[in-house]
Amino acid sequence: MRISTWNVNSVKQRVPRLLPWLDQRAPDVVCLQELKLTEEAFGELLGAELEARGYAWAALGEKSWNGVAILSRVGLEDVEAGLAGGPGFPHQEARALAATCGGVRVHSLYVPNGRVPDSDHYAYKLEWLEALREAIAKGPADAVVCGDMNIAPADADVFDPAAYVGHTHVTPPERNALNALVGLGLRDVVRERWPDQQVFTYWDYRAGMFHKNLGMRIDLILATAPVADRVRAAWVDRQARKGTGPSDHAPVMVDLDTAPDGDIGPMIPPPSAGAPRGRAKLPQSE
DNA sequence: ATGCCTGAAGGGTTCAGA
Repeated sequence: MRISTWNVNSVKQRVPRLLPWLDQRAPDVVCLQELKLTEEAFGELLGAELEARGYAWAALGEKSWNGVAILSRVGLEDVEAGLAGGPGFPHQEARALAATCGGVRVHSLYVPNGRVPDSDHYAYKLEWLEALREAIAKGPADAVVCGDMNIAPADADVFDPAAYVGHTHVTPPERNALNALVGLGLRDVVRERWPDQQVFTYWDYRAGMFHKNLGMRIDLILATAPVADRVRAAWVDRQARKGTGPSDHAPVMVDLDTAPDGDIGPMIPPPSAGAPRGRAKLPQSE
């Protein structure tokens, strides 16, 4: 089972990249963030395209900002929108969505940015992370916490730690909040796979940051032990950050082996005969 | 120059992102 997470920075703008990527990478489960539209608009925009590819989907959106979704072709059950008891700014934003896919509880998350340390938004970020920890603590033993965490777990996860001193994403309270979540027994499967390599998932659009590989690793897949033990590959799909019209984030990908009991979830019928089947090409520039 | 791109809202520019 292939699980991925991708902050698409406006799904409407990203359709020309998202659909070919689905065809080429063939993920079984996709967590999306920063839809920047309502779930109704998401359905109008992509529902038919997703269903033609065999994906069930759930979305939690709002106009203009935020928005998360889960796509799955290995079942999509017990969908839960939002964080129970979580804070708002001031209203509860569209930042959390969970569903059970192929026997795994999947969370698609867009953690608040924080903006400036010690700001109201920063306090909101920390409160939100605590509410997330409480929600995950209640969850089943087989779970993945996927998304844009807006925290670089360690100095190795930013291109220049000195440049980030005093900025969000690297402050001790943010990292402590992430560690409290990880302390529930989650494992950062990409870092486990690439313990010493420089791995980034986000590069600023400006100043050729991607081309110079000056980025951050803030998009994570955290897995409980039973799921982490099944990981056979974990990587960042940098190809999706190249070319024309990319998001500023790249997808994070994990391949899981079959569960020990061999049950990867309900059988899903294949796409209907008339559905698009092509393997569109990603842009080949750079 | 220190918000260098990009996206969204909605109004002729501003905010947000990380």
